[in-house]
Amino acid sequence: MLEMIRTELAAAIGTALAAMGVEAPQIVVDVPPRRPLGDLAWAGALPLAKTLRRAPRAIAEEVARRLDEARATLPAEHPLAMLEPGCAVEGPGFLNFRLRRGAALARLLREMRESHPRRDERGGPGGVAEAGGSGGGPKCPPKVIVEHTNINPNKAAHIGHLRNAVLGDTLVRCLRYLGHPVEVQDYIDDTGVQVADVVVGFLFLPEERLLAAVGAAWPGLAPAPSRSGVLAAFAARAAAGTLVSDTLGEADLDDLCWDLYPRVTRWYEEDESAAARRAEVLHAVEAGFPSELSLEQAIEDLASSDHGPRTTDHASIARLAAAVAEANVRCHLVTMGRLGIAYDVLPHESDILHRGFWQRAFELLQATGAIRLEEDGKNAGCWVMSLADSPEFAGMADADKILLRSSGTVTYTGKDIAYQLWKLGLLRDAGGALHDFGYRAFVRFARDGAAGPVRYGQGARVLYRTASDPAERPTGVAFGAGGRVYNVIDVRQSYPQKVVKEAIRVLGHPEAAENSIHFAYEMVALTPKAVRRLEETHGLDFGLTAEDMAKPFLEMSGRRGIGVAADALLVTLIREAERAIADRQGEGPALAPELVAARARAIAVGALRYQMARQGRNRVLAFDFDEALAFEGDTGPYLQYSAVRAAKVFEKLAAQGLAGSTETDAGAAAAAAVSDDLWELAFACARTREVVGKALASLEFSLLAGHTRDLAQLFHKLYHEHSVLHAEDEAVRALRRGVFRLFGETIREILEELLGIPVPQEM
RNA sequence: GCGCCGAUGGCUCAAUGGAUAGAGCACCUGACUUCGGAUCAGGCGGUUGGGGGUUCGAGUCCCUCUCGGCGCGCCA
Repeated sequence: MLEMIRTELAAAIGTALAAMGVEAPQIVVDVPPRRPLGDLAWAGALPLAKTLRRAPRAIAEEVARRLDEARATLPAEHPLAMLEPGCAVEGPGFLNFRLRRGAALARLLREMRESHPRRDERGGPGGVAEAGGSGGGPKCPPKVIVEHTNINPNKAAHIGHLRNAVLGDTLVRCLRYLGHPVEVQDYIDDTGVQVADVVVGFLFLPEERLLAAVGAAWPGLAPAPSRSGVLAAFAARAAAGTLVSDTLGEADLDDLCWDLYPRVTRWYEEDESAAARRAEVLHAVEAGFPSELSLEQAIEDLASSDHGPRTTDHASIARLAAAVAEANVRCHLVTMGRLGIAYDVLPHESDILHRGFWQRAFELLQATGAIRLEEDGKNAGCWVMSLADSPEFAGMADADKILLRSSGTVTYTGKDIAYQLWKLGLLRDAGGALHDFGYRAFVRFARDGAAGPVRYGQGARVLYRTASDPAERPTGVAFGAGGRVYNVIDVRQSYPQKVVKEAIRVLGHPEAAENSIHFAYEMVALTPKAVRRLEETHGLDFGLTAEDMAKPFLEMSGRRGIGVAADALLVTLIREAERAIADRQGEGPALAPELVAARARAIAVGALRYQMARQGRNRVLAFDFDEALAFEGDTGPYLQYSAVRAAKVFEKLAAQGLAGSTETDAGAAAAAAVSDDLWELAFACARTREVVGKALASLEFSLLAGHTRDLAQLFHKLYHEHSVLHAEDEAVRALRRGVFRLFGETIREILEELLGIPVPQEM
């Protein structure tokens, strides 16, 4: 409603200005900072003062006069009839308008009713993109691809990954809210050194070190723990599906790897011969394995050759690496699923390699002359892309980026260019056909409600993964070829992301380059206090210097094992939430444990997601336990509590037969004089779409978070001052109830659909 | 060296170039025989890092300086 009025008002101001002989470039109707000033405002008279050589107030007054005349003839159903007649010129020349509160509130309530039942799961059925998003009706906007999470599948997710996934997921939710079809991709780097390092750990790390890492996660390996025993256990667990656990707090493979990985990197530092193992495994992983090679077979091969550092079968190593990566991916899915974060497709780097994406991209780059083979100099023998002509890269000492090494292998950036081309639908074979992956179902999943946890294993929706054989393609499945692509990656990757964008541009796709958006955000680090707490609770010593500990924050490091694992944080949050619930429970019968657990989970997710959303994206998030565990003040639970309270009011009303209906409230509102405080909340609710639009335009979800907190604050205040149940009379009750109804629906929609924060029944 | 980002009350953070810079935490004083106190009311606390400039208007844009962080690989 609000958007339509603003559009019409801007048009009317434009008409008035035109009649005054003024061609205003762009008319912006905004909202005054404080409601007493009005609901809508036009500040355009101020900049016009100079060109017109008239006082800004005089300009505003003339516009006001002409507007009044024009509006006098409008039909009653015109959007501008929703404004109070007349307008005020205030301050240096602001033109302020007021809405007819009662009528506007009635309209908001009726629109709210029309939009129900809620559109659930906008953005394609079951994760299957529909015909590249180009089908559908004429007004169907092009498909947007959002890539986020992208965790190396070699260890558990940490809080840095949480920031990525929460920002990415919030982006997805906001896009869908505004009607964009969205495809969510989680890129899996299953062939990189990080996976190789963990595999080195299983195969070549000195046995006692391996056993030390495995012991914590997999107790009961005895009686005679050994490397081959570990491998056998891995195979057994893979077969039984117990490398991954749905139970929060149970040690998964990713937790085992979290411990194993730093031991491997330490071994590299201590033992020079380890480097050869690393290279060998990496090479094996990149080469892949025949599809008929089973994990059992591979592990049997590997275990039988377990006599110290000896070269084993490369295909078997690759097969093990694939299993390690896959299990880690499944762990990550479960972790993110707990926060209500789901995906449509998992593009795998191994498939990019084996499907020849780089080969095709290389041909395209050569054909357009975007890259050249360096004959001599320090980059001799490499294919490089010159960045010298691009203003983005002006002033760089070395403006050439190597895409193909002299060894003939492709760099990370090279692969990324190929992948980005595919995402944009620009990776095409000579004949013009899309150069595409194959696909196969990875796992089924379901979720309850917009913010409920994502449960894997069964359900109506299917998460797909890529395959290297393009013939492998379930019917109706198509991914990639987006009209716009957001890559959610932390700011440290800005340089390669710019190179990718530049490559798209020089390949002759300037619009596509503009639609390749790097959603950059600052890293998550740890406060020294948080690091100390980690050392204490885990009995570790990260070996940090006094100088390190004096810094404002410390970078996490998977290699050194410094970090807060996502699941561990969630466990702590849930425990704290349970304690808070118990504290507030007072006397009376104890709650059922499942009930407490469900509420605590919702509160934990709310606290976590809100903390990630409320902070501006280009500010380092220095993680602190006390801050993360706060449930009062500017926190997720504060917002959840407002939604729970609003729902409670309606429960009580219903119990006394006073619930009314949207229609009775709308009718009452239309006839009522709406007080300032009630109006302030109603008007704020009406601004939600505008705020989502701004958040999306600036990629700043702090705007949405702030808006939500404003709503909750206004509500809590009203809640204290104006009882609905004990209202003086029915008219007053209906009006308050109408505003609370609007708030209740709005806050629930924002929390569950946009911020992914579940609203519990009770807290 | 070049580039990007940050600096806002004691602390953590907000604020499409607009009107009186907002929250929370901490501290102090208050509020339930009425819809749940994870709440609310009030108080304390600011020359928005320094200096120039543009503008009718600057926390926001430009220049410069200081401090802090991060990038600038034939790593991924």
